[in-house]
Amino acid sequence: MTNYTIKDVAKMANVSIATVSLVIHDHKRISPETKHKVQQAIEKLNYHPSRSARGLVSRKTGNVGFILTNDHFLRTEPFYTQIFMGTEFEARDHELYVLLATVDSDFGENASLPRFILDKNIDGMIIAGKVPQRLIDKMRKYDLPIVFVDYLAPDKKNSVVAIDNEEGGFLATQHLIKLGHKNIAFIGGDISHPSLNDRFTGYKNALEKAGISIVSKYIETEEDYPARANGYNAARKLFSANKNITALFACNDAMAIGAMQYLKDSGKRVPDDVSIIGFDDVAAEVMIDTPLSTMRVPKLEMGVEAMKLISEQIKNPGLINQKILVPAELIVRKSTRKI
Amino acid sequence: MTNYTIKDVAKMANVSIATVSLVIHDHKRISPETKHKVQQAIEKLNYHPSRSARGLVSRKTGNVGFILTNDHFLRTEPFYTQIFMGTEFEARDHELYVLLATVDSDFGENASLPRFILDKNIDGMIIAGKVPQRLIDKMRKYDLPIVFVDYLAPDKKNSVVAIDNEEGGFLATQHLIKLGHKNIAFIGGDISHPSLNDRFTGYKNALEKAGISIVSKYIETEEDYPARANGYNAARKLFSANKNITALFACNDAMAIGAMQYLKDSGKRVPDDVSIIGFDDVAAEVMIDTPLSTMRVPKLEMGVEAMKLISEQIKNPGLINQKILVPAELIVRKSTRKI
DNA sequence: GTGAAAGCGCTAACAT
DNA sequence: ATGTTAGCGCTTTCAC
Repeated sequence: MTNYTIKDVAKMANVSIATVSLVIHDHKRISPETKHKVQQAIEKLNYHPSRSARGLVSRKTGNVGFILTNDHFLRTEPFYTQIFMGTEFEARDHELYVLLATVDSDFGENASLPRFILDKNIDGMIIAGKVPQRLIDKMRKYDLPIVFVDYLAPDKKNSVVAIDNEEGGFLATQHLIKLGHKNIAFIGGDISHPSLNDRFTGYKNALEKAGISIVSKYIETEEDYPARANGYNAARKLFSANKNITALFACNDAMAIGAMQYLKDSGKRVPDDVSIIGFDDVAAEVMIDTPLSTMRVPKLEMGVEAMKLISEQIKNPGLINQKILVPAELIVRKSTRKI
Repeated sequence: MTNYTIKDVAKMANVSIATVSLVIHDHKRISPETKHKVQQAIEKLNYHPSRSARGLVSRKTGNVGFILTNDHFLRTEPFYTQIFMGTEFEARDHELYVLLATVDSDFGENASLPRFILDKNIDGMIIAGKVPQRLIDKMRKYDLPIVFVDYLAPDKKNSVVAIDNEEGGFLATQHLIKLGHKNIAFIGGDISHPSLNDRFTGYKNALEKAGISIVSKYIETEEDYPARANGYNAARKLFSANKNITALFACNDAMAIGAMQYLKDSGKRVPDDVSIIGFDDVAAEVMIDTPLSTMRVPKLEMGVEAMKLISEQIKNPGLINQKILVPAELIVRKSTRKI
């Protein structure tokens, strides 16, 4: 378990350290034999180049920052943790490490940036989920590559990996329509959030396309955060004021779960009395008796794509901004049924 | 936002780079005036020492690994994420960074270790929660300092930050006893897990001390994992076979929530018909109507303590193993009441 | 109390 | 196709 250096490898392979370095970087003009010899030595010694030494020369840290609000990190549903795992997974192929930092959801006037930025201990960063504009403004002052996931600053000035929320909202609503539902409600929290707003747009488009009129009484978007308790409350408002709703599209699974709980508590059965569909697919384990139909979001893949983007941008800072849209997929479980 | 080096600071302060270095490390034989001058320059330039350069000399990476199973990371309740945040928080004071890695819950015969170990990119590691023994054995081959949190390898050969689970289980059960309950059930998953087993022991001790006999029919510990679905199942077994149980101590909040759902579904009211207490305090947001009484575990603080321990051990590798026991605190909410 | 200089492990430009 | 060497930014003796 000793730590060997490039010198040890060079000695063992009877070449210079420069040659070893070239082999490591897969340089073209290295003879196959030399390459082989060196690789053998590397393997035998279990040699791993020192990241510090490399970093010193290349002026790179080999680290990528992953930033999200503590709200998002601590949410009961593991949405962003999955995305994080995707970045971490993909990071291997790029020989990068991911440093995770959370920031306060209300990033105050003089809140400080994640330490790895001030410390200059990253080469680029991935920002996951909606974060305060104030934070974004501050971060952009450091000229580090930035990639957004599941959110994009309104000026759209960075690369982003996003869900096709509008299409997803359309498909979810269409699913309910195909099951014969006409009185289809929508609940959403923080509708100013672009993702949730797009899902809402998809809902309206689907109704419109099916020739079903949009009824404002069936729409409840006043909650400020798409969490369970708010789903519960939204459902209460909705169902205590409207008796003929037969289906509900919740902007995410958390709100869908809250709504289901309300319906149960108020003596309604899902899906017998009301069909419910969510979005995100994070609730698999949560509802024991009535598994939730939902729109599956490829969370791991989103992380993977984000890591690919940031890695490219680190290598090639002049890169133009890219947008990757990933589709959401309809998953039919037990919470929706034919009317 | 340019990157200044120690030379720039030296030049600005009219001293040598050695002096700057000494000031940074708060060396005693530096005159107050020089110290001041240098600090001024550092501030003015917003100078941060290069971690790579430092690492190269000191043969340290400045990184600490945080390892847990993906099961634990992705669990619906943010228990280990809180601990992680604690380590990250405390890491600032030690100028360390935390690298998070998950391993498969069933760490197979030839599964590979977290990359930062093979890469030698950490100075020490924190292992959170129960992990496979095979993983521990493999990791110990690298002679890196190890600190456990919320688990300890059976041979107890490392430092650990643990909850006083036995005392916690005792207090939880005592709470129910004080409310007048006599027929008190216990549900647990994976009772071979030391933490859960200790909670169980606390339960038994409390009953014994109160002169209440331990009824094996009231104990359901056959589930293999302390998750909601298993709490639901355990409650079903328990309550369909026993009509006179008036209180339930669940080994953790997840199982308590599952049990509450079962009771609701089967027409029983909490706490009117059955009092329930959990453990961990991770369910604050989850139960809307009946907030769960529980034993609060200081998760953030546990992370903080773990980081302190590992930091000490990195600086002083000869350190003897330490054990830090943190108490769990009774939190009475709405799910328990006087009989 | 402060400075000069060696050297940590690596990359890359330049020689050969 | 391979080797020599300067130098990245810092810490740490050793001089003075």
